[in-house]
Amino acid sequence: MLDYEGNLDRVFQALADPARRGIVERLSRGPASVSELAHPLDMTLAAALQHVQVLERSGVLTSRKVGRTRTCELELAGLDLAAKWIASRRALWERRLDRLDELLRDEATDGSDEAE
Amino acid sequence: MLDYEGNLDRVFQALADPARRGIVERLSRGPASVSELAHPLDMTLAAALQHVQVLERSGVLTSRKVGRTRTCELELAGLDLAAKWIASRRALWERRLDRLDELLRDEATDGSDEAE
DNA sequence: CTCATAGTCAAGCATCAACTTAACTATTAG
DNA sequence: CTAATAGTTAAGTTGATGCTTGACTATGAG
Repeated sequence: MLDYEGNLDRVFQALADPARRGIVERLSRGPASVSELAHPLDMTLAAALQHVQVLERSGVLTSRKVGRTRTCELELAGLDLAAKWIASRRALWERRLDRLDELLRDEATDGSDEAE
Repeated sequence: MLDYEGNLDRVFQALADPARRGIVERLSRGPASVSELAHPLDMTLAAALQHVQVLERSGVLTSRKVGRTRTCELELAGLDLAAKWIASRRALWERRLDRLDELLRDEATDGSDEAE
C-alpha cells in the first residue's frame, strides 16, 4: 500500500474534471491517440496532453508512443481504486444500518406485544 | 438527469480531499456533529464546516441542526452516483475486451492450424 | 530535402480551493 | 443573568489547476 491516500487523491481529482471524464468515456470504447482525444474536447493539443498526463499519473490510463503518435488506453487500476474505496465505505454504512435494524427488531420482540 | 455532469464534478471533487474522505469514513460508522468531525482532522471548526458543506452540496451527506449542534449523516446518493459512473465505464471497457477476445478466437479457429 | 503532422515543454495567467482569523448568533449550563 | 459551547459568515492569504501561446523536437509523406 504505497501512498494509498495520495493515490486516492489523484484518482478522484482526475475524475473531477468533465474533460477528463470525457477522455475516460472515449477510452472505454477503445484506445485513441492524444489528437483524437483532444478533438471533441474543443481545446488545444497541449491542454489535452496535460489531461492525459494527469490521468496517467493517477493510474486511469496508460500510453505508449509509436512513431510520432501516442496511443492511450484505459487502465482499470485507477478506476478500481476509487470504486473499491466507495464500495468499502458503503458496506460499512449498510452493515451499521443492518445492526441498527436488528437492534430495533430485538427491542420490539422483547417488549410488550409481538404481532404474529 | 438534472445537471448530471455537474453533480459528478461535485462528488468526485468532494472525494478528492483526504480530509473529506476522512469525514466520510467517520460517518460510515455513524452520525456525528461538526465538532466531532473537526476534532480528528486537526483544523478549525470553520474549516471542518466548509468541508461538511462541500459534502452536503455533492449529496454525500445530509445534516440537521438540533439546538446548537448540527448532526451529519452519510447519504448514499452521492457515493452511488460516482460508483455507478465508474461501473458503467468499466463495463463498457470489459465488454470491448470480450468482443476483442472473441474476434481473436474466431480468427484462430478460422486460420491454418487449430491445436486440439 | 521540405513541409506538415503529432506531440512536448515552459512560461504566464486567471481561477479556484483550502485554510485562517475575527466578528457575530443562537443555545445551554450554572 | 453570565459564560461557555457550537456553529456560521465574511474576508483575506496562499497554493494548486486548467488553459493558452510560442518555441522546439521527432516522424512521415511527397
